[in-house]
Amino acid sequence: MGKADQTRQLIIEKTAPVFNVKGYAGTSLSDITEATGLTKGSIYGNFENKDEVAIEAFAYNLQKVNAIFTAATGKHASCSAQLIAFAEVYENFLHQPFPHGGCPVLNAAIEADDTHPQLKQCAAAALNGWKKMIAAIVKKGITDKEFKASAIPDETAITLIALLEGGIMIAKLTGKRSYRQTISKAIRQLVQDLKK
Amino acid sequence: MGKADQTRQLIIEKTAPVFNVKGYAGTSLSDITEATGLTKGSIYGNFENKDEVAIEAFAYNLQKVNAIFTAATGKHASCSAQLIAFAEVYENFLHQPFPHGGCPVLNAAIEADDTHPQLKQCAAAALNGWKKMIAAIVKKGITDKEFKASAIPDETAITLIALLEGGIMIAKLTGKRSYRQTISKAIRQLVQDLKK
DNA sequence: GCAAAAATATACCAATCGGTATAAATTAAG
DNA sequence: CTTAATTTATACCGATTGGTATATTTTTGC
Repeated sequence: MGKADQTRQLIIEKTAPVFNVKGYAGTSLSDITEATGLTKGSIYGNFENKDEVAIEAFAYNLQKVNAIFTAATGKHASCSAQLIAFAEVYENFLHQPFPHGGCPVLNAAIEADDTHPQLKQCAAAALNGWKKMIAAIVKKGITDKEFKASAIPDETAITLIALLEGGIMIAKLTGKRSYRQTISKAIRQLVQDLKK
Repeated sequence: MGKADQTRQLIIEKTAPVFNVKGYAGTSLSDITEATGLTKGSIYGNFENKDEVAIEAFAYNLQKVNAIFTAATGKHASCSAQLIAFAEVYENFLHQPFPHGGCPVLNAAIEADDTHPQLKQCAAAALNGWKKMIAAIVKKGITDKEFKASAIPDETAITLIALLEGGIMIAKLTGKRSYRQTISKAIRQLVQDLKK
C-alpha cells in the first residue's frame, strides 16, 4: 500500500463517523480537514470531490455494521439462533463497535432520499443484501425442518429489518433501554412464530 | 387573523414540505424565500430565525400526520380495527395526504439527533404521544375483553411504531409495494396476537 | 543520492450561507 | 382621510461553502 492509499484510507476512517453523525450534506470540507488533520489540497489530491469521500465513508460504515452482523450470526449453528443474534446485536448495540451516529443505511435512507441519488442507491443495495442474507437463513431453516414450511423467507427478512431500523430510530429519540428490550422481544417472537 | 398571522401561516405551509424533503439543515433561506415568494425581510419580520421556521414547519407536518391517524382510527369501533387502521394508512400512505418527504418524526429523529436538540425534543414528544395513543387503544381492548389480559400495551405500541417507521424507511429506499404489504401484514399479525 | 513523480500545503476564487439595518410600502386605528 | 404602526423589500454584512491553481514538500524508481 503506497503512501497515497494510506492517506486515502486515513481520510475514510477519520471522516466516516463524522459523516454518520452530521449527515452527508451536513459534513463540510472543514469538518473533513479537521477530522483528518490534513488540508484541502490533500483531500482533493486523493478524492475527486466531497461526494466521493461521502460514498466511501458510507461504504466503510456499512462494512463495519455488516461485520458485526456476520460475526454475531456466525457464532450460532441453528437458524433460529442466528436470527435471534440480530436481536442481541441490536439490544446491545451501544456496547458494540457500532458506528457512531447509528445505522448508516437508515441515515442514508432518510437523508439521501431526495437529494443524493448515488448514496440512496448504495443504501438500497445494502438493504437488499441484508434481505438476502436473512432470507437465506430462513430458507435453510425450512429445509432443515427447523422452521415450518409455510414460512416466507422474504417477508420474514423485511419484517425483521423494519423492526431493527424502527427500533434504532426509537432508541435514538428516547435512549430508553426498556424500549430496546421490547424490540428485541418482538424479534424473538417473530423467530418463534417461524417454528411449527 | 391579521395580515402578519396570515403570512406567518403561509410561510409555514409553503416551507413545511421543503423542510421535510431537504432536511432542516439542508433547507436554506433561499429555499424558504423561493417557496414562499417572499423576501428575507419578510421572513425575518415574522420569525426570529431559520430555526423557528423549522420548528413550526415540523409541528405543521406532524399535525398533518396525526390528523391522518386519528381520522383512520376514528372510523372504527373495535380496538383491533383501530390498530389495523394504522397498517392501512401505512399501506396506502402514498395515496394519502401524507407529507412529502415521508414521516417528519423519522426524518427529525435521524437528522436532528446530534445536531438540533430542540427538534429532537419535538420528535421525541411526538413519538411519546403516539405510544400513549396506541397503548390506550390496547388498554381499552383489554378491558373490553377484546384482547387477552396478558397483552402489554406499551410494548405493543413500541413494536407497532417500530414496524411503521422501519417500514417507511424500506419504502423510501425500495419503493416496492410488496414490501409495504409485508409490513402491513406484520402489523395485522401483531394485532391478531393480542387476541386470546 | 539524484532526479522524476506524486502527494501535500498555501493561497485564493466565486457563490452562498444566515442574518441585519434601513428604506419603502402597506395595513390598521382614529 | 390622515397618521402612526406594522409589514415587506432592498441592500448589505462577515463568515463559510465547495473547489482550484500553484507552490512546496515528500516519496519513489533508478
